[in-house]
Parts: sequence; structure tokens; C-alpha cells
Amino acid sequence: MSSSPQVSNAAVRVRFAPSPTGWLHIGGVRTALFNYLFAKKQGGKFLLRIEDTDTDRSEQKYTDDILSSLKWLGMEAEEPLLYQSHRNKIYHEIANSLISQGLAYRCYCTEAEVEATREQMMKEGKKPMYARTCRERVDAVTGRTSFAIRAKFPLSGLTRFTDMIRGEITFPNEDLDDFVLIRSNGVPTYNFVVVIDDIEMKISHVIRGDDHINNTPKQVFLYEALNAKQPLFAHLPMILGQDKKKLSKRNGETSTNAYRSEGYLPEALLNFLVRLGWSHGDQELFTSDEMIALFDLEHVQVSGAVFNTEKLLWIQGEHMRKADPKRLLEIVKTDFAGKLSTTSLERLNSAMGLELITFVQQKVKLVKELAEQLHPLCEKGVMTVDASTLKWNKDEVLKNKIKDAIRSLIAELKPAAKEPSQSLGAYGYDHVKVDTLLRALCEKHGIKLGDFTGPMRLFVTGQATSAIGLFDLLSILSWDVIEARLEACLKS
RNA sequence: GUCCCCAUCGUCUAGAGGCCUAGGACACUGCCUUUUCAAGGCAGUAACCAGAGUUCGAAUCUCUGUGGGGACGCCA
Repeated sequence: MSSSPQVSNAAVRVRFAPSPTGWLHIGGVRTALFNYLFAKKQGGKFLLRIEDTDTDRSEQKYTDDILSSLKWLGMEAEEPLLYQSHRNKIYHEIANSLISQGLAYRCYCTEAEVEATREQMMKEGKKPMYARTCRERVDAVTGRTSFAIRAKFPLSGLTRFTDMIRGEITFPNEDLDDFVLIRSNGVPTYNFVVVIDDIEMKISHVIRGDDHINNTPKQVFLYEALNAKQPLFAHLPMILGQDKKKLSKRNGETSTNAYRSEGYLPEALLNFLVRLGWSHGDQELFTSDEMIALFDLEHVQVSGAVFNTEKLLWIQGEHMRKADPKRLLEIVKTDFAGKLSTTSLERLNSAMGLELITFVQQKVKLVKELAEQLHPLCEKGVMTVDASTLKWNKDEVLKNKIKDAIRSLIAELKPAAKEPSQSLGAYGYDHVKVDTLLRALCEKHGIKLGDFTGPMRLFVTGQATSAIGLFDLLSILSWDVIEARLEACLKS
């Protein structure tokens, strides 16, 4: 995504902070996008942090995927990435300092004990929480060496913060837990490190999914405990599946690379995503520059949005038609080479290939479909086709008339193509001329144009449905290929 | 269960008290165009969760109810 010149506002710093425990989630992309757009619009910076504190589930391949997908989408970090796994020492120092200030404490309870009280409270109809057994403990428990570190969260009062999208949100402190800062295995938790790192990175605006609203009071407590200035919070509505529940693998495709391999263009995916929870009047279609110029938090929706694949496909089609054919050619070559043969790929690189793309991109929506359409058109030989559905199978007389007409057509075109490997377009047979010629032949042989073109289209395009008209094909494809395919048609 | 958030066509949304007999888009239906159609053009169906209040006036403000979602982890 390119960025138009904006006023520089160095104070605006936002981040996208995924955890590398899965492929880049499409909902994560929307979060990243809103952060990115906000930063670009304000002239601030977009940063990236890898939240890999969950050592069991974090994997390098997922980090690689997140980075390559973001690059594909044109949203790259403007400062070096921060990896939480590299900052363990700092987290421990801060935790210990909180203990010495009386803002955190060591908890010697085992996970099983904590789990037991949680279940008990649930049964009693209370909010499941830690029983605060170790909160006022002064010494270590005899016989136990392993401990977690917990926040000493206030027992009463209110914690509030202002959300830029929803206004003031208030939580009674008594409903909040003494959450864990450092696990007994020494690994710090999300709620703890997110605050430390946002302070370290000088994040001014935390823009994230609204599933984090409930985490915010815990984090507000930590900002105060660490004596740091709170960032401004903006909680985005969730992206929902068709079942109106949080989008997950169960109710829709969530990995970004899946959309790429389906043949979606990055700008189309972003355009679709930006309209999920944000609007600018009646405008549906945005270029990447327009998104940056128009984006604002004021028009972000508060309620969840269902991920609508049909609309995504429509937006994709709109962007496909506007895309630069040269760029589409490159995408076909890098992402969809497998849809073509060595020969068709080679011939696609010619002027003919580019001309075909300009036609096919008007009809087809996905780049994958573009590649599939292009293959038989660029192949040199005769394609195997299923002629059983042709109308002429039911009418022997018609079939002969059509074949006669095709013979006449070959007889007329063959001498015209002085160099058979050239296209007839090179000899003046453009769309209009082909049109006139075919209509004249139909009249002469007493057949309908539709009946005439049916079998020809099947054999020339090599497929049942073609995104490009026969008249155009006859002038674009090289004559030797057309002739061979028409001959095959005569033999069928 | 407890806490938090939310509530306009099937879906994405416009809407900041009168401009709303609620607008746009996707999808759907019909028609047109046409050399196939998967493109294009035109038209149509379709919504303010309910009830009270505030007001001359409410989709817009308040309250209650209902419904939905999210969070309640030594996941992030």
C-alpha cells in the first residue's frame, strides 16, 4: 500500500501485535489495517510486535507467515520488530520491582488448587476468580519452591477508561481478579507484557479487537502501577462468521494466505475489510490511497460485522477489472504458475498474453480464474473438449451445414494468414471484421449465428465457458492454433 | 452463572431530534443487451427488537425488558 503525503505527527504510534500461534488471521488483518490507516492518516508510525510469550504454541513458520502476508498486503512495520521472547529479563525485573512496591505478590498455589476454587465459585453462581490465598502472605510456603507472580489488584473502587469508539467504560474492581503476571515456569503473561512493551514502544493509541475490552482494566492498573501514561484505547467490533459468532476456522476461512491462493488481490481484500466496521457515506470502493485519506475512528461501527464472502467476491471483481494487466501477468506467474503448462506460460509472456489478459480480466473475478482461463488460450495444441452437450448432436443436417461453414471460414482465413504463427489481427481481422465475416457466412449457409459459434467457441477456447468472446479470440490467437482447433472441430 | 459490550433490509452500512412515506451496496427476483456467460444496463422485493418516557416532533435522547456477542486461563 502506498501512502500519500501526510502531515507528520511523530506522537502517533500504533502497533499490530499478533502472536505467532497460527497463520495470520483475517480478523488480525482488519485490526492491522485500521492501525495502519490511522497511523498513515495522522502522519504517525505503524509498528509490529511479535507476541511470542506462549513458548509452547509459538512457531517460527507462523512468524514468517505473518511477515510475508503483511508484506503482500503492503503493511510493513516502520521500525524494527520487537519480539517479546527476547525481553524476559526486563519483564522479571519489573515484576520484582512491583513486588517490592507492594503492587504484586508471589503466589504459591498450584494450578490444580486455583482451578478447584474457580469451579467452586462457578457453582455458587459467582464470577470464577482466584481466592487470593497468597495475597497477604509474608513468607514462602514451606515445601513449595514454585510460585507465580500475581497483581495485587484493588479490592474495591472503580476502574474506568475512555474508549475512542464507545466512550467511557467502567468496571467495578471487585469483579476483577488478581491476575498472573509471571507464570510459575517463569514465562510472563500477555496482560503484563503488553503494557510494558506498549510503554517501551511509546504507543500512543491502542487499536484492537473488542474482545480485549475486559483486559483493559487490568492493563490500566498496570499503567498506574508502572507510573506510565496511558495510551488512548479504541476497541474495534469483532468480525463474525455467518453464525454471528466470532470468526474462526469453524465458521469460515480465516487464514490470509488462503485468500491469496484463492486469487484475491490484496487491495480487494483490504477494501472489503475496511468496510467491515467502517464506512464513508455510500462509498463502497476505495483505492488504498483513498482509504488512508478518508479513514477516521469516528465512523467506526460499534457492533460486530458478519464476514460476507459474496461481497468480498464482488469487490474483488471490481478491483480485478481496474488492475494493470502487466501486474496481473506477474501475479499469475508468481502465484498461479501451476495452473499453466510450460508452453502456455511461455506464450503468456508475449504481447498476445497481455492482450488476452485485458479481455479476460473484465469477466473473471479471481486471479486463479484468470490463470485457468489463460491456460487453454495460450496452449499451442488442440485441447481435449467434451462435445457431447453441443446442440448439433441432435441435428445431423445442422451439423453438416455448420461444418461446411467452418470449412468456408478456413478457406477464407488460411490464405490471409501469411505467417501462420501470427494472429489474424496482424492482417486486419479485428473484432468488427470477424463479426462481419461470420455473419455473412451464416447467411450464406442458412444457419443461425449462435449455432455457428457454439461448436467453434468450444473448440477454439478449449473450455465449456469462456470469459472472452470468440470474435476477439479469432483476431488475437495465432492462426496455426485456431486452424488446428477448427480442424479438430470438423473431425468431431 | 457473573461482568462488559452491542441492537436499522438476509448481509455490510448511511443516519448525530424535523431533510426519513429510512438512502446506498452485496445477495436475491424480473427485464434488457449479447457470439457462450461467469460481464454490463435497468427495475423490484426487503429493515429502524419491544415497551414506557422526554419532546410540538424520535431510527436518532433516557429507562426497563428481550435478544445477541464477548470476557471470565499459570492462552493471546
